[in-house]
Amino acid sequence: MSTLDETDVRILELLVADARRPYSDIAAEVDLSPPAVSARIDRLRESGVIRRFTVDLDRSQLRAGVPVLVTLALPADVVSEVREAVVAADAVEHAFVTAEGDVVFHARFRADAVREQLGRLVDLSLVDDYEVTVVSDAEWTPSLGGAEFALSCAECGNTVTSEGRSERFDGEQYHFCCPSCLAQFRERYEELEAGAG
Amino acid sequence: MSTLDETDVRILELLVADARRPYSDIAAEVDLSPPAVSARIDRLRESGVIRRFTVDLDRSQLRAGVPVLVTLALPADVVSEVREAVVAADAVEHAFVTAEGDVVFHARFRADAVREQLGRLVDLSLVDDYEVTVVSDAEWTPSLGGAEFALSCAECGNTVTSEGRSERFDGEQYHFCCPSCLAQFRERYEELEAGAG
DNA sequence: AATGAAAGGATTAAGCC
DNA sequence: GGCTTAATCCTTTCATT
Repeated sequence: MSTLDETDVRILELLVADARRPYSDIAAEVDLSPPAVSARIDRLRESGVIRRFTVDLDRSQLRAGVPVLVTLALPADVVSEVREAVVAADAVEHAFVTAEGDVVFHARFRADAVREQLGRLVDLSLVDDYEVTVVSDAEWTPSLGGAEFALSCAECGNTVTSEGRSERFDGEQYHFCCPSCLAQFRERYEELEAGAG
Repeated sequence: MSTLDETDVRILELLVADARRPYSDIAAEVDLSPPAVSARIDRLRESGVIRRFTVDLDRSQLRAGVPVLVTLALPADVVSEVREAVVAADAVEHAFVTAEGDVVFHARFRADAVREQLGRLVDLSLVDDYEVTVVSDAEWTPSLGGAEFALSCAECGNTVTSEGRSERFDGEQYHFCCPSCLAQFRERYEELEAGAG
């Protein structure tokens, strides 16, 4: 397991705050040379920790439509198909799949054609039930407090060392400091999944 | 209101895809010089359309906990207070307020303390009802909504939809939500011109 | 908004621990 | 392996038109 050190975490924090900050600036902050920072950032990109450099936009100023939150209740066999369609849609900004198999997404629709646009995005005949609510406020909060940023055990919160284990649950990677935390997490996760609600 | 033209929108799309892309690259894409691109981006930042340059991180590799989607049903008088608390919380990544006054947020909680962490984040005595579901997949897909990009009516400020009209006055393109706004704008524009000339 | 010159960053390559 | 320094190359900014 390639674990992030303190310097990686500080670099990430600086990039979250301003992704166009010069590498030479960052280098000065973390007491490294610019090439060393560049190499670390390359590694963070390759390992997938950094997905992309992007901009956070105030979409309310773009007036691209009404922001809505849509919940789709779906039969299990169409979840991934619907998820794909939703994620691919231009109007969709965030999409979540819950453990129950609901697909929840945040999108912008034209006020005069919400229903029509939804229908174009998803085959509504596949959907058991759906709900659309207008969102009056949406915020993305990428800034984080330092301690929470380190690679920590999903079960107990301790720092994960090279002795740690990783395992994938529902397509997502989790990290654990020891095998017993992994075992306990697995048990609890399955409980949570079964009894959600 | 200074309205965004097509070039601004294309610049934004390019930045959303890669915020560290050289301005000279962007300039070539939109047929402008690098200084012109730089000036436009400065304007977009000052006007608040661009909130910040940042990185999209795969937080599953960084932070302890299970991703959950929480819906809080709230009395109207505590919505903004709860919203503040939720947005300020470290574990919260996205927060939405619906028109009904529900607060919906996406966060990461440690598996052994979901209820406890929720309780520390929100005063549950204020909450009418709440629901926590495990999220098995979350994706952020920033886009500008493709061709339906947002323009506001130069006359009334409303969103310009496909029913809208555009017209050039003195070499500059203006957009209108409806023919009557266009007519009114033209009348006023000509008055203004006559008075000046 | 373009141009060209000057300043400022990023990246490469070679060498060190 | 990961770091540094120095040189090169590229990008951005500024003054001018």
